Amino acid sequence: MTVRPFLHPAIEDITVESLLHALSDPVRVAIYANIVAQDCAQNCSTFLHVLNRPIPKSTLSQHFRILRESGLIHSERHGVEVRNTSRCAEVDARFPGLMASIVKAHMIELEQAAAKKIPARHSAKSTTKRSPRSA
Amino acid sequence: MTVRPFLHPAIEDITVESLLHALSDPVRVAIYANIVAQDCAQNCSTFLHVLNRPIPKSTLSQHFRILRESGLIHSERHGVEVRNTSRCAEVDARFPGLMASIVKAHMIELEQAAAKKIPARHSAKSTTKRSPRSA
DNA sequence: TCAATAGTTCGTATTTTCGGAACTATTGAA
DNA sequence: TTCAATAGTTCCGAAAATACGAACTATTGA
Repeated sequence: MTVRPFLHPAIEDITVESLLHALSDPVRVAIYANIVAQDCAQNCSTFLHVLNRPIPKSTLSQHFRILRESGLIHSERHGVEVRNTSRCAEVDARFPGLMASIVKAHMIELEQAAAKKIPARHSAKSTTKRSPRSA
Repeated sequence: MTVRPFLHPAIEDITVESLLHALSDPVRVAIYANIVAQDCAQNCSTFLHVLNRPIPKSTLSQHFRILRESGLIHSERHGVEVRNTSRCAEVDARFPGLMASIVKAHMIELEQAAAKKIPARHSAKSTTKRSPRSA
């Protein structure tokens, strides 16, 4: 079987739904954040180990397809490898501020998680409360 | 079987991942947008018909659970019905600007979709392009 | 020509989601 | 009080999406 060509949606076909779906998975968020942060293209195998665990090649390939087909990244074959760059300028032109606020929100969450691991000064106790009138 | 009480995450337990997952479904987005837009609580059965199609009660119940457990809405039993309000003030306190930018992006998308249905002035042809170096 | 590398595709197992049917809880009559 | 109506939940089987090992393809550099 031949390798199918990459499909990249045109800017005007990018949907909020698919962007949010693409970023609702922690592995994909980690990959996307890394691609955005680096200023040179990243190949897929850079991410065979992410979030402190190994990701199988086949799974990784699917994650890249989802990121690509949502419009978040652009993939290009260069010889034996695939180089990925973010399409954040395009996405930002279509949905101004969206990606920035999502990335910012992730950073807030990561900072909080880091703060919790350090001795815990005030220990903002993480409770799951119940609705007063339920039950 | 007794009805389980509603579970609402505490603010600090709300994660970006679950927020994005909750909003990566068009029915849930429609429900959430409506709840945010109204200034009084909405009961579930308001949404038995959404996006021009009927939603089965059992499915609707699951959608509400996902919105609730992601932290986007607060549900409270009032007699025979359940009243839902958005928790956007809380969510905005935790992740400033996030929800606003997502709602704004959805509005941009809806405007574009509406513009396409009107006779199509320039007919921004919606193409799915291929990567130049692939194939 | 061949081995190594990078990634894709296939097929199966697991997980998630959908939706009909049966159920629970509350209310407002009769 | 009983009873029907209403609002929603839960159960469970079907369908769809996801995960990942194994086999494959394509490119490159001995």
